[in-house]
Amino acid sequence: MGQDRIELESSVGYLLKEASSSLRAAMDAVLRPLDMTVTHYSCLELLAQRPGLSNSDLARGAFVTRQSMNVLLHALERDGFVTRPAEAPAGRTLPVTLTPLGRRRLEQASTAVRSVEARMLRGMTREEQSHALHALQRMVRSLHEDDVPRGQG
Amino acid sequence: MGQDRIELESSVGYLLKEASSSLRAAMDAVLRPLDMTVTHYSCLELLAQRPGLSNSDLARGAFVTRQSMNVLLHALERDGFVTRPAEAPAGRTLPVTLTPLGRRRLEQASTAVRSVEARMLRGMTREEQSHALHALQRMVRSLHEDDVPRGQG
DNA sequence: TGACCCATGTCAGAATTCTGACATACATTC
DNA sequence: GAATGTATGTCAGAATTCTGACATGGGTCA
Repeated sequence: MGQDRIELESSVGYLLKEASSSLRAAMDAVLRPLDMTVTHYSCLELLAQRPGLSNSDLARGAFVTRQSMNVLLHALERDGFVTRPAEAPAGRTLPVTLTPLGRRRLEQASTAVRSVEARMLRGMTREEQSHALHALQRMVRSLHEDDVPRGQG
Repeated sequence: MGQDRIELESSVGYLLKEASSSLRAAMDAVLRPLDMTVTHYSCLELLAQRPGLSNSDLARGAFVTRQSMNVLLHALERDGFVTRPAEAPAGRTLPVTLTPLGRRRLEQASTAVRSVEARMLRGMTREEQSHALHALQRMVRSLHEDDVPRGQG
């Protein structure tokens, strides 16, 4: 019968979704004691690697809309983890930076997240991990080709 | 000590999230003309492969809560794509089945989704695809080991 | 039989995220 | 200089999803 039907268990798309979902659940589990979510962590991690990123930059990096990132940033700012200048140094972009408190917070979270990633990757050789990495990169690239940039319109 | 920070671009976790996000966006884009979402499609696809699945089964298969799946099922039922018996044949589980209309709907969606998956996989050899598939399966398994079953508690 | 545990369907409320819209700032073009 | 296009931050409302809670059905085990 449906020979051409996508077999869910052997569909890369389905597995991608399952793996991503499992990873998110595992990360949420280890982050919960720290009172953080994956998006919290992503934002902080992004800022540690590239200080001065804007709200829109962070949104793209965390795969949410800039409106969502904006409410997150306000919470992080209120809690003293990040800072934004009152006025834009140039244009409208407000560069966000980690505070020392935010950096300490990130260190805790980073340790927890690293343990999850290590757990996910255990049982795979260095070479297998590299292959998986490149396969994922290739999929992302293929998906973005001849693709309209997403956003608000 | 200078614990090597997770380099986002070379982190399997980050790539996983990015790939999953890109795939979802691409699927949403091709499904939008059909007035469907990824969750819609997932539900229908699941039912085509295993008729009679319960609400909870579908929720697990689509990676959402059973409450979310329940509202979706009501919409699909209202639109005539699926059917549920008024009373449970056994226990409390209500088996859901596709209607002929739902099956036709799925065919359209399935064609669109297949094109996206093909686009994602283009440029990868059969062997590379197989490697990626098994890598993903392994990650999911590792993540689920010594893990509490998720749910409502 | 009865106590217990687990899974299911469902209701209600909260939290999160998204869509739509607007004004502003800069670059490009005429 | 003026018009246009793109990108940003932000406000407001809607839609979606989740968390919490409850009663029911069925299995296990004493």
